[in-house]
Amino acid sequence: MKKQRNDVETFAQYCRTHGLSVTHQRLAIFEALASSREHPSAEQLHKAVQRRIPTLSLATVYKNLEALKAIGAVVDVNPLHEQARYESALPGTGAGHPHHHLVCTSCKKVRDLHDSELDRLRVRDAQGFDVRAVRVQAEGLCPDCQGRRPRA
Amino acid sequence: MKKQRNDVETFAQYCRTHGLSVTHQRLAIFEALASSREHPSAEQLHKAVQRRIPTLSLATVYKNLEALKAIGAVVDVNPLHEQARYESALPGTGAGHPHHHLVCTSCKKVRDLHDSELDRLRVRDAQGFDVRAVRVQAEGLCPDCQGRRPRA
DNA sequence: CCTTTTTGGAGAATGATTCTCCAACTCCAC
DNA sequence: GTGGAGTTGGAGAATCATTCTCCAAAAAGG
Repeated sequence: MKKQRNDVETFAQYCRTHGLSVTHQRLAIFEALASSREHPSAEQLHKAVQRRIPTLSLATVYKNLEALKAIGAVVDVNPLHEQARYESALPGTGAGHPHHHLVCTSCKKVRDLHDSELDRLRVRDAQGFDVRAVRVQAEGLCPDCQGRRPRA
Repeated sequence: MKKQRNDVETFAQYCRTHGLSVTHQRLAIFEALASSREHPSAEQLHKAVQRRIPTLSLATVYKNLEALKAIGAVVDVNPLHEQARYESALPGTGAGHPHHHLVCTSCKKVRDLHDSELDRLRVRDAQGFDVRAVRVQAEGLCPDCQGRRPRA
């Protein structure tokens, strides 16, 4: 498929432009990610790529995902995955009624966001999912982090 | 404050109704959570409660949060915090342009959700945040998980 | 090709979370 | 308010995801 080859070249170019070498491990990891509809974890990618490169180590997968995130070729789906974060669900406290979140991508602070307009959202193409809740997550820099350098 | 005492009773009732004993550790953990605007992590709660109960162990905090989640008194802000999940950000692949996610709360599957209406969302009360992205996360059960028992 | 720089692999280290085991505590019926 | 059954808490080990260290191998750029 010419399309495939083209994507590979695009990726290789992108890496070189951003100062990363293009190794076949890195390429294979990216291809596995780009061709998946699954939003895979590092471990799933590791398993997938091992079919082609049996010696690939899991640490290499992590190192590459980190490097590719740094140049913007990859993003992680979830800015809050390092630690579990909780809220009360009893009436009158915290998540007593549906609400949304403001998340600081730098310091990971989370604030509640109340907006009746957002509460009215409905999902059209639910792809067979039985949707129980629709939550909006607005990501950006909190007031405390805006003055500081972008990466923290 | 009568309000405070009232909340305590509500919580105690809720626990008993759902078959959990009401220990002062459990109560203190819930109070710390309900009175926080921070969406704290287990470790933050542990630190906060230790001011009142210096011998409280971190494992106890986790056990209680788990128990309270099981009866619905607590929710975690993020259904995807166990493992990092990635997607490609290069044009034509994955996150090439803004989109949203369907998340299965049971098997943690993630599907892309494309909806131009959702893309138009704006946040009103940003509370000083410099909002860079607004993503919608629709949570529910995927087709594969709907037939099975609710808890997995 | 040859040198410089970046990368990969192996396994140890780290951080978050869970489990095990036993003593202490809550609950509920008297 | 007492007693016993069942639940919970604490300490530390165990587990899981992720990161780091160190050296050999591979890529970049002449």
